[in-house]
Amino acid sequence: MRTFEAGNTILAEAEDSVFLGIVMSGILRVQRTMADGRQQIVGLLLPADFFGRVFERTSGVAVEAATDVTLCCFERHAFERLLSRSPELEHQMFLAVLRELDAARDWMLLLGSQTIPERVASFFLILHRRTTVIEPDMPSRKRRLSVHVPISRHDMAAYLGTTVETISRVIQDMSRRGIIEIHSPQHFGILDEKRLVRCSGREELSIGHRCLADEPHMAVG
Amino acid sequence: MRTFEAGNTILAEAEDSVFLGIVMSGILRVQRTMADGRQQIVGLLLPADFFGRVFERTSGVAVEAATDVTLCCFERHAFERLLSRSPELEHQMFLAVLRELDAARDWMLLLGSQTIPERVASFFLILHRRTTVIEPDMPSRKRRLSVHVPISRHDMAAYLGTTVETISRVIQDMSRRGIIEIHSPQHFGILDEKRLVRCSGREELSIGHRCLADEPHMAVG
DNA sequence: CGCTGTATTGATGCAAGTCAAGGTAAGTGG
DNA sequence: CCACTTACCTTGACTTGCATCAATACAGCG
Repeated sequence: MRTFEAGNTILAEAEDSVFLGIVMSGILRVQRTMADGRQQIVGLLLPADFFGRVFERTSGVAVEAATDVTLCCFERHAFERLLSRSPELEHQMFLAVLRELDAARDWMLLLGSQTIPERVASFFLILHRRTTVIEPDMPSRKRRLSVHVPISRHDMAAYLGTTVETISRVIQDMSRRGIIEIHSPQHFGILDEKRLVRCSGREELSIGHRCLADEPHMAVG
Repeated sequence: MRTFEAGNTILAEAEDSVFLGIVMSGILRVQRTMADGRQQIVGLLLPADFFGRVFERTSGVAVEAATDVTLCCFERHAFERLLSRSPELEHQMFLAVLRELDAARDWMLLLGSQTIPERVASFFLILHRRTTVIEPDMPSRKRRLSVHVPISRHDMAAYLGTTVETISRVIQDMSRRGIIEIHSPQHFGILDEKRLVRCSGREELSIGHRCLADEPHMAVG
């Protein structure tokens, strides 16, 4: 069980990863960096999500703490031996990676074909969906209408493939149009869910059905 | 063993997939479509690649023939039973999906952080790398300098998250600048590989090391 | 031949990036 | 308690990369 402060690197891009594990609290970002410094976040890991690369010394992605985090860590080789001994466990890992692949492809659609406002709306809806599953102890009225964005504008931009300025403008605009309300930079209320869905460019189906929001994720970082 | 003509749908987005298999010849595109018709290709499958979704009735992606194709098909449930009986085979599938996840994330970086000219250059380099592995019978001099783009401009645009017009302009421009030469709309020569790599915005490392080009892929479509 | 689908080229407009300047809030030290 | 810093977010003015719209070129083919 280890803790990291926001901003710390858990696994570097080229580094040999010696451990892997599960997020207990906080948020991890899985990201790739280009030679000139441009960064793209390719996954966010919430509590209960798995991080780390099995069966490979290194993956091309870095895993960093987006907030203060506590992780439950295992030694990689020991975990791999466990997997070899337990086909059932490996099967479950397999299914998780398949889901993660779906999520990655969903995100490719977002990055390749959606406008920035659509991406922001999608992000809100996905976050809303995931976090309401994770925190089921809130009063249901409140829960249905509020979104907590657990990361900075900078990370949001790196995740959505845009810039902080554009993110800011889009959010303010959605608020001005009465689609959402801004309680604080990280807390929002959804005033018009129907319209938010329409803004996202997605159908009820692909948001509600199978997407990033559905299950705990594998990082395989 | 089945054949499909270019443009035919092998597996639709919402359809129950009853079979899966391996590409023998031709190219498959794995794609997602939005409500308003925008499409994003999330993967290309070359000969020897695997397509189809295991352990899931349907995935959110469609698999279509980008060219005339011949496929070696298996009945899905039979294949899944085979996997359950053979942990070793399932392990290999697992590794393949992990590689595919890496490739998807690589593509997320491309779609989220690279300019269109960079994407085109990256695509050329990746294609060059993959196809020279697949066709090792060419004279090595010729092989090192030529690229065959096996898909239409339309598919290229859908893969790179842009439009046919922009693709066309970028290619003509690279040719005018002496980086590549155009033999036919689908055949190109690489005149200045160093410069092409620089255009791609990637380092030698991430193109040569681990990326889309490395291994046969899983479609899991 | 004209027809059809695919690729190129040109002109124009807009979405979003860039650059630069505030604004706000939390933390620090005198 | 108040200046000062630092980090983050917002806002404005300007620029530009790329999409869009529209036209032309270039096959292959009935």
